[in-house]
Amino acid sequence: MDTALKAIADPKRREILRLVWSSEMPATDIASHFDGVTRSAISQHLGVLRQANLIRERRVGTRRLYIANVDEMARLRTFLDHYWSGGLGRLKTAAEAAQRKKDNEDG
Amino acid sequence: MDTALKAIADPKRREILRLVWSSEMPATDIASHFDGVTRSAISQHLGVLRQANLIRERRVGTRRLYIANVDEMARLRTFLDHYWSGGLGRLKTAAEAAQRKKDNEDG
DNA sequence: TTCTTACGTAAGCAATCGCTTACACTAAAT
DNA sequence: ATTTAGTGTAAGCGATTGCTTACGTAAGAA
Repeated sequence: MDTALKAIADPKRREILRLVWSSEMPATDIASHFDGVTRSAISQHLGVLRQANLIRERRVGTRRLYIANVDEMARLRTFLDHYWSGGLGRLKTAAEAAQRKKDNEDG
Repeated sequence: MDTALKAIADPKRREILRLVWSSEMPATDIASHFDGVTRSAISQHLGVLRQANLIRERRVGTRRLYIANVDEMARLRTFLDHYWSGGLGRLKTAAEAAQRKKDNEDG
């Protein structure tokens, strides 16, 4: 999950994901969407997204078609949603920390 | 916005944010919540969160009390929500570019 | 004043990142 | 069989990251 979060923390990778969100796209087409960056750099970004399980790869002929893994995207989104709202439900932890602090001071 | 996203991509920083989500906490208490990491490391994490505008600092006496900046958290959440739903169509590209421009200006 | 507490910061280090150039490979076309 | 198109990968480099130790500093206590 950390891997996925770090992956989408990069603007180029978010743009790549957007490109392959709803339809497959070969690596060259993806790379040609970016100016001032080599195809190799984009290929490595694809590797990062692949390792984070955020995209899937399908080989057809000499091409490799990429498409977003919407399931993993959904998992990431759910994780973050739980995180946002989880802060409210985690008051217990803060209370425990306060108690620990109090104990330390008392001791 | 990228800065904030990178900031929450780290599990320790997410935990810190969670600790100060709804109530202030002095730096030492935050640091004591983590085992096997020095107070200095946590201080630097606090610096990252501070630079991402995800926490606010208030000095009282010799202490520095930290609390999450819920407005910025909400902005980040909204940004991601737009991102998730924005991938469905290319029609949103202009709006997203405008958002990015705004984010850059804000950063 | 002289501690002591609570904290940031500088310095340094190994690891990782994002990028480029150069090369390797595979499938198709010739 | 040779060439070409499409793509990953190795090597290397400067920048950044996360961490530790060591030091600096502001505010209260003694």
